[in-house]
Amino acid sequence: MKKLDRIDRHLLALLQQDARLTSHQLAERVGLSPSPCARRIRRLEQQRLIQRYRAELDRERLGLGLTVFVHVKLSRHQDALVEAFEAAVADMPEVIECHTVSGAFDYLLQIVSADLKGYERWVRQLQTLPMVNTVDSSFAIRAVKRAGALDLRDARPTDDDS
Amino acid sequence: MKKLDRIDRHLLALLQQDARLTSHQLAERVGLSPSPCARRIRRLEQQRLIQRYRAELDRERLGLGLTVFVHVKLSRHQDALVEAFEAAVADMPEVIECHTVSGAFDYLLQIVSADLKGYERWVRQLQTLPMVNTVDSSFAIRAVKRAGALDLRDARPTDDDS
DNA sequence: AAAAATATTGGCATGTCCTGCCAATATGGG
DNA sequence: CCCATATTGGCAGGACATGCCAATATTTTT
Repeated sequence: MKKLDRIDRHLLALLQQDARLTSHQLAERVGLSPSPCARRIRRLEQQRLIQRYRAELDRERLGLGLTVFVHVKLSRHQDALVEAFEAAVADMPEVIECHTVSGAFDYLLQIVSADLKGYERWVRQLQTLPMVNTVDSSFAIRAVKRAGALDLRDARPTDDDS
Repeated sequence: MKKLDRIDRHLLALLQQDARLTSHQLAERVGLSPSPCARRIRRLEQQRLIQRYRAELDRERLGLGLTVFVHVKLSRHQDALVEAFEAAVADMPEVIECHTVSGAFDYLLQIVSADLKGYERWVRQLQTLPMVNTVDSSFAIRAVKRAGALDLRDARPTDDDS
């Protein structure tokens, strides 16, 4: 798989900030003409270094101002229960993000809801899952930095084209 | 400020998943013709319910497979020190996200780097900040759900047009 | 170092899509 | 029931993306 040169990195960085830039605008920023620019972007898409394009919404303005970070610990870790838990979580639209993590807890989740009432409804729902042991909520008070772009300085593509 | 009807919500939901859908494609999915569709989207942008459009990159394929959640506690909380900390964090490209949170710690950060070596460099840098007291790292082992779309069922726009 | 093979570039033609306008329709208030 | 307002659907003009080509740059081979 081809390595990323300076221009590829530059394109990725620009598109992370604004996916609506035209080939022409990108071209003048990276010092190339529009057509090779478009072709490089298409290649980055085919290599799936660019996963997708998405619209980012404003939680505050949408009245979804409550973000909560939730640490979850399971009581039993049999494969079937773990999978059931993860499937349940993946299906809950309030769950924006969920990772298994090292440390005292098994999972760290990010939840977004309109208010505490909505959040409580979700926690209740979560606690009906029998394999859930501990639920530890940490409320986000203020976002210092949100959805930052990836730092591409150390990025180099893996040749995993699966 | 106008309330969101069923179609607005539908458009936002679709654009959260794929910002490249054309007005025509959106139109047939929401059951409208392209022009009112485009106009509604423009209004959503002007109201800044849509914040921006961005390309989402694949961390794994870019060789940036290490995600770490870091809890930070400050030792002193004078305004100047808090601001200095937040400014430093906002300037660090490895920091993808940073929130002040309730609970035993002051901040929760998400860090992305290529490997443990890169992560260590960042932690060292963080710990040079004099107001930093505790740094608690929790490594992401696997993403169960990443960058989920917002759940718009309870969304209603605030009339904050600042 | 020269020559060939390969990859990349820049420009152009075509087709698609977005934008701004219009008349027609639907919605809501008096 | 009628009028005022908002929203819709379609069309014309312009911007943009896509696919192609010859020209240039880069790399490999001999």
